[in-house]
Amino acid sequence: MPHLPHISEAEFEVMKIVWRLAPVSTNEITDALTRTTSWSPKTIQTLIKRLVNKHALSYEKQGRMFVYTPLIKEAEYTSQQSRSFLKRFYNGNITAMLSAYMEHEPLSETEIDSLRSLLFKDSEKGGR
Amino acid sequence: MPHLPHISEAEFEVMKIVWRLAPVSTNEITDALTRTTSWSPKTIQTLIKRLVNKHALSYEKQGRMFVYTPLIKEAEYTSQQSRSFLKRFYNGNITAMLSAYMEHEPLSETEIDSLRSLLFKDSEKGGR
DNA sequence: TACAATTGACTACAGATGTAAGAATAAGGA
DNA sequence: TCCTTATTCTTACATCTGTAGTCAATTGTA
Repeated sequence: MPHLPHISEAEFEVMKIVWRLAPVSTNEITDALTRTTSWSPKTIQTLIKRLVNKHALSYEKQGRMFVYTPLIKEAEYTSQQSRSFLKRFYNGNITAMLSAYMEHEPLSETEIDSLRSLLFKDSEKGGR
Repeated sequence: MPHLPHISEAEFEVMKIVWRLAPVSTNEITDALTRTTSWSPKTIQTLIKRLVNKHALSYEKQGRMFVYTPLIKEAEYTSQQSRSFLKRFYNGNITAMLSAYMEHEPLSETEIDSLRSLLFKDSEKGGR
């Protein structure tokens, strides 16, 4: 696969909306984001445009307006970001991250349970 | 505490050296980084300067040269970055991150073991 | 003491990013 | 058909980042 484009923080907020609502029009994106951010519609418009230029979004003319669809998968992007984050901050070691995290804010019972079941499931089916 | 300054990716590489070697001179930083990166000493010098401006590093004149010390703690910075990363990509839910991670690359036995012991330790001392 | 070399200060510059305003265009209504 | 208005396209601009080069000062050396 071609390497994913670099998406800035603000652009990423747009991507999240598109992933959730695609195919989605400019207006719908704008509405969603003006509710959660303080950006002007013009700003949002610019972000969308830049994402199109980066080939992160594609669009289709639908009458007078555009309807956008993501060109990159959320899971793929997230996973790539996670790996790069882990590498930078924890030497690629997710155990180290969890351990540091727990020192700061201990996990709830629910979280511990779901983590345990993750681990057991994995080892039972012979994880490695 | 005052909120931590924003540190760019390249600047962060400098911080990692300083955290490891502080108090450390410009030359030592430069040596360390020319071994692991392709940056010119001038570039490294600029990054150091910017970190000083951002109050991420302080320095002391030692004869003709400068010796740097971090003004922010590595653990604190890392933990802040982790929280912000988790929030952006996993809604703050570290369990979700681990789960997604495992789907992509399963953990080694060693990792599973150390995670389990983390979890048990936590629940035994009455984690909440 | 004058000079070369070391080290820090200042300047540079293109591309990315946050944040938008103004110009152009097309479509639907009068 | 012409105009108003919704929507897109173009332009703007300050700041941050990556990536250095040049100028200036200080210091050890000849």
